[in-house]
This record gives sequence, C-alpha cells and structure tokens, in this order.
Amino acid sequence: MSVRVRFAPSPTGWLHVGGARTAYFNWLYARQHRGQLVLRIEDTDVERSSDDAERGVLEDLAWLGLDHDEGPGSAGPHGPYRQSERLPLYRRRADELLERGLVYPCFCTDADLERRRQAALATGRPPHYDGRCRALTVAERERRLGAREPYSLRFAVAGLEWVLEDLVRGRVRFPAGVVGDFVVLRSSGLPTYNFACVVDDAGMEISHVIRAEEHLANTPRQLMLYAAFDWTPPRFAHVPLILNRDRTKMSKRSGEAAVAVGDYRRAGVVPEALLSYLALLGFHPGDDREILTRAELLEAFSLERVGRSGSVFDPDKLRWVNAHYLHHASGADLLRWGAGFLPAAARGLAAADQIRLLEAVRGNLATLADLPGELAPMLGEETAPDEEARAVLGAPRSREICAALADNLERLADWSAEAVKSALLAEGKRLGIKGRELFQPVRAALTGRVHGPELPVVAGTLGRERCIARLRAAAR
RNA sequence: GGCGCUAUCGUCUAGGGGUCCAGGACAGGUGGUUCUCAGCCAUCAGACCGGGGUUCGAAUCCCCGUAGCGCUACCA
Repeated sequence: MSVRVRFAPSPTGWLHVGGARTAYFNWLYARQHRGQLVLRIEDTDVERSSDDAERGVLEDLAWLGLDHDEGPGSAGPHGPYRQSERLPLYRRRADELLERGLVYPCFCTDADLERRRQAALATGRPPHYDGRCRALTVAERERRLGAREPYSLRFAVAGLEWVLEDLVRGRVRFPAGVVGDFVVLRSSGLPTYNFACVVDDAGMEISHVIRAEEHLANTPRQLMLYAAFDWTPPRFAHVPLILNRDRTKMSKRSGEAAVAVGDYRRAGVVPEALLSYLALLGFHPGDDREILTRAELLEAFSLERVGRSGSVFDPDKLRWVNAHYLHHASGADLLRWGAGFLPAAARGLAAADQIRLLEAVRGNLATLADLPGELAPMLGEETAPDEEARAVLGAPRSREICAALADNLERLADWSAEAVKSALLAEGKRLGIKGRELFQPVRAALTGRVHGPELPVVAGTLGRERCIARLRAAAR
C-alpha cells in the first residue's frame, strides 16, 4: 500500500511551531516511504479563517522547505484541496447518511443547547447532547422541515466501544457511551471538523494520519464515521503536544516564547535549525546526536521513536542549535540565509565580499539578527570608542604601538589579514610588546570596541586607508 | 463531572527486569585555550511523582493514588 499523508492546517493565524513540527513529521514520513504529502486547507470556520493567514502558512512552509505533492493550486487528482471549495461533497455524503437514517435533523438552537449543557454540568451529568431531536416523530420532523426551521445534522451514535491502534500511543480504548450525538453538518450547511476530515481523508486516499494529540479524543467520532460509510480508516499517529514553560498547550496567550514560525524567521533563526530542533522535540534518533540534518532525519525518523509525553519548548536550546548551524555553514549558505539581515552598508557589495564579511563574523553569531551589530566595526562605520576602549587607549604604550603600526602599514606591500598580522607581530616584537597589551589598543583604535572577531580579519576588511587613519587618530 | 493521554536532572531526553550508586544535550558553576567576546576543550552540580504489589532483583511489569494536560462545541 502506498503511503499518502497530509498536513491540514486551518488558516486562522500564522503557522505555529507545533504545526511546523507536525508538517515536518508528515513530510519525513512521506519522503521516507516514497509516498505523497497532501496539503489541505481546513477553512470551514469562516469566522476565523482568512486568505492572509492561508498565504502566511504557505509562505512559512515554503521557507521551511516542506514541499507537498498535492495542494491548493497544484491541481492534483483529489482536489480541490480547500475545504471551502468542497462543500457539495460534504453535503452529498451527509445526505447519504440521512437517507440511511444514520444522521438526523436537529432543530435545537444554540441558546437551548448551551442552557441544557450548563444544566447538565451543574447537576453532574455528562454535558452531551441529550438526543431529543433523535426521538422526534416522523410527522413532527416533517412539519418542522416544512416550516423551514433551521437545522443541523447530527450523527446517531451507537453504544459501542471503539479501539484505536495508534502508531505512537499503542492501543487506546474508548468505552461506549461517552460520546454524544455530534453535529456533522451545521445549520449553515458547512461541515464540522470531524466530518470534513473523514470525508476528505477517505476521498484523498490518506493512508496515515499523523497529527497532534489534541485530536486523539476526536478519533472515535471519526472511526464511527468511517464505519458508517463502510470505509477502511487510515492508520493514526498522535504526536504529543509542544508546551509552554507552564506545561499548557503552547499558545501565544500563556507563553513567553514566540509561537509563530515567522517570529523565529524574523528573529534570525535559519530554517534548518528550527526544523532540527523541532524534530528532536519529541523524536529521539536512538543515539547521542543532538542536531540532525534533513538527510539524517530521513534516515533516522520513525514514528516508533516518537515519545508519548508533551515537551516544553526551550528557546535557549533552539538558539544553541541555530548557532551551531551558523558556525558551520558554508559561505553560500550564510549569504542565502543572511542576505536579508545585512546592514545597509553591506547591501551594495559584491556577493564575494558579502561572503567574506559573513565568514569573518559567523563565529560570533547566535542568530542572524546579531549580524548588524557584529558587522558594524567591520564596515568602517564611525563609532565613538566605548568606555572599555577608551580605557585601553589611555594605557601607557597604546599611542606608541598605534603610531608604529600605522607607519608599518603604510609601507606594507600587499593588504591582507595575514600581512596585517605579521606587521602587527613584527612591530610588537620590536617594541617588546605582546599579547593583550599589543592587540587590545589596536582593536580599540580600529573599532572603538574591545570585543569582536579576530583582529587581523577586521583590519583586512576595513582596508588600509581607514586603518591608518584610525591608528593615527588614536596615536594623537 | 465524564473519558482519554502522560509522568526520569530547571528543560529536551536515553533507558523497555540485572550491564544504572541512571547516560547524553541545553541552561548553570569552575578551569583551560584565544588580544577580546563568542566558540572550542575539560570538569562539577543536578532526576527515576507517591504508595503498594510481582520478582532473587524494578526507573523498567501490575494496581491504587496524586498531578499535569487534552477532549467533552453547529472551533480545529
């Protein structure tokens, strides 16, 4: 049987890191098994869905490099892929169940339902639908239908136990009688989540449903629908939730960490790092590796090694993973990732020069957002020396070394980091100064700071004229 | 309230009866390396939710508690 999985976001906001992880697991599973990944937009909640949000989700997925085989706009064989465009399908399926007496019209209003629900809760009864419209006589039903009373369609739940063989949680039993008659088609004609989900997963020939644990308790409803249609259900894999520090489901409300993929993109996290971090939140490769590339994950990933308990999102560890990627990246990758974070002074430079700059500072980066700050001294922007730098420049022999080095650099045949370094060391030797006492004044003179990338590299990048001018200024 | 899921260092986790006085990683402490920060290296500290069983032996299996979370919607 060929593997077909799907990622089914509802476009009610930006892509959430939890959604990104689910999408990644699905992507990995599909690619591992040479199957297909379907992207389906679940926009049946018209109140909360928007085109903007859908665009945002699509952009974030593209940024992460999670491509799909079928989805909105790709005209696949099982489309359309937007639930709002599949309404007639749901209607037809609902009618089918209506004819067979498996669903029934319910005329209860929202207000009635809510009141009865509260009353049930207050007296300690299960807050399920009480089934009163299920008991309507044929005559009564016909009369109210004829009177054009608005109605929803409810599934007539049978008293059966349901057993789910979940690929990550094992066997899960749902005893009979805990699920009330649920709505399948709203009075607006729009399907509910559980109904649309089943009609679509079946219609799109989905073989494995890999989704978040919050859907676990919905699964018996879906199983009932599969049985009602006499369809074979897909295999299910419910992956644990990503949590806030307080261990509630991660959301923008209660958490202090950003939840949207876009927030991390803007904060200078690279997609590979986010993906690696997210995958290892809940999945364990079975060895001590802490960072796995996409290719390595394609090798190592399996649903069996996905944990069963929720995981707290740790921005510090993500930062560490991101720094690792930045420190080990090729110049080309750095440029691809960092182009958008380059300060104005570096934008106009040739790609080769930009790469040189990025490589010089990459060791100091935790995120791409550090780029402007790290690059500033390399780009020759005039910055007044800070307090520490002034203290260093005020030291006894600082003027002496600056003046001597300026003279030496004027005579230098070729200009490179290596040449500057030998010149500096030569002057230091001549004056009997080395180490800290030698490097720090020069660094302070050139950048106005006492911290930064390797000094020769800084000098090399800054260029001869600027270096000499600054050394002379400091020597005065 | 009901049902379900989960429970190892602050956090992510390894562990699936003896090899565990519980291993790795992030964060934290200390030291080393480097002109400096970062990095890197070394090193320290830090956990099996509680109680009962089963067993010669339990972090690992079972039961009962407890806690957290999820679901219980004409949200997804």
